[in-house]
Amino acid sequence: MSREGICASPWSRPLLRREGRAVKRDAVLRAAASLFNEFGYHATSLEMVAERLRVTKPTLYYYIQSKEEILFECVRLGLELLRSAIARAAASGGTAVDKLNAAMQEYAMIVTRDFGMCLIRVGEDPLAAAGRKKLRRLKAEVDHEFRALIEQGIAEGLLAPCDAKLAAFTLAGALSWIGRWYDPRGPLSAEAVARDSIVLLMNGLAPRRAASRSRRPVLARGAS
Amino acid sequence: MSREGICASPWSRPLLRREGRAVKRDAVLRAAASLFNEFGYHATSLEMVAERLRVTKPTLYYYIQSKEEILFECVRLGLELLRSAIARAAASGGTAVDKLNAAMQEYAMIVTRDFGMCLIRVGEDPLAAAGRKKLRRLKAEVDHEFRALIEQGIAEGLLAPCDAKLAAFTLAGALSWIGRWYDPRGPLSAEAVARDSIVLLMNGLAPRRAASRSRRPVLARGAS
DNA sequence: CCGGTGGGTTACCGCCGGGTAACAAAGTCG
DNA sequence: CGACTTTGTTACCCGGCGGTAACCCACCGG
Repeated sequence: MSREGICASPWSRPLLRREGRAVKRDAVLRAAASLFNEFGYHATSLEMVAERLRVTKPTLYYYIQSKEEILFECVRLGLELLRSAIARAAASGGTAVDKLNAAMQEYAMIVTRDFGMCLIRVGEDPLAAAGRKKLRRLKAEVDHEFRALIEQGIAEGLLAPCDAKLAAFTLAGALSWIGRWYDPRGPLSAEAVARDSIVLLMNGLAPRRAASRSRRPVLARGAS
Repeated sequence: MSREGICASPWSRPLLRREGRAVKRDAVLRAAASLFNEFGYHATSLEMVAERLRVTKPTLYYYIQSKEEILFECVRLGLELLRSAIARAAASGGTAVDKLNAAMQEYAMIVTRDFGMCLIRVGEDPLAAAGRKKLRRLKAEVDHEFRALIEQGIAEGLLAPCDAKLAAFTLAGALSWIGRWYDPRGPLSAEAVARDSIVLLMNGLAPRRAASRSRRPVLARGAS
């Protein structure tokens, strides 16, 4: 499981051609995802993808059927990463809050890498109705598993009672947004960003009374 | 200030042509923003924009210079809305927390409407370097004003001390994300979504001790 | 009545990008 | 060594879209 994004094309070594289709296909998807993330789906031409892999355009069609299929697979892989990460967290030991913390950490990390970032930055919107529908189903599954963790935490009394659906949207939104601005080449580590964001989301912006004694929690009902 | 999105084209009434260029230009921008939000920038053709306004494509060029200019203006307007909303909140009376609450509420509302949503869903990425740079500057200004409110709140002791920069990113991210999934035609009102999200962000997911007595705040340091 | 101007139309161009056809080289196997 | 399969290449097609040229017509002032 070497870091994504390094992306040395399997074609770069001119000979040594026994790498199996799967590896090359994966390289096509990863290169495309990276370019989609940088330029957007429609602004990325297949020739750009081919160029990055030091190959010509028709070669890509030996591994994929169409540009749409590329995006579909990228988003599907991103969702699959999220789904398995959440499932793994849910299956791990500890309280619901521990599980939720682990899931959020994983979530944030995934959206900073190729496929997860593609899921966030591009999404399924450019696809035709059929593929869009399948991916939305997957998305809904991910959302439900995430929501289930929250509900479990509330049931255990470890989380504040609230609308779990909206809470899941808000938390996932805050974490997803990391994928919009995070630059892996920047100074901040994804781990640290994830960790600090999660602390904020868990504890809120208003101060805890643990130390300060007398402030009441901010209610925010009177906004307007 | 009639609701955006209703979008009756100034051309729809075949006669009565004394509406001034500004109104029509604004209609072009708003129609384009709405389509960009639905289909994405590159997947939206100027003919689609023209069609929605019951006009032909070259007519658009009477009001705008290029497709790029349309997107630039849409994003700029979205940012301008955010900037003025935050500035207005900051200038209002009350504590820093009151101001922050007001600013967040406005923020969430704006990203559910045409220009604000365009800012979130499309952004400045498709533009050439020059325009992108200007918009990034504006974005940075908005971010700084938002961050200033947080720092002020911390200084007043009404907010928990934390890294204001990351907190601003996280809060703005959670609110921005609303613009990604919110559907104005759906059952939820934007106000309610905004209000509930803000309560969650302010108070956190972990329960406040006000009622429950003995739980310590979730620390989340031990994730993984 | 008439010419100019604002606001709009039809017809078109050129380019770019997704996708294909036909071929070439190289590895594999009898 | 030769035939077949795998893998990539060059050359091309074609449809769509951003953008433009040229024309049209309603209105308005004189």
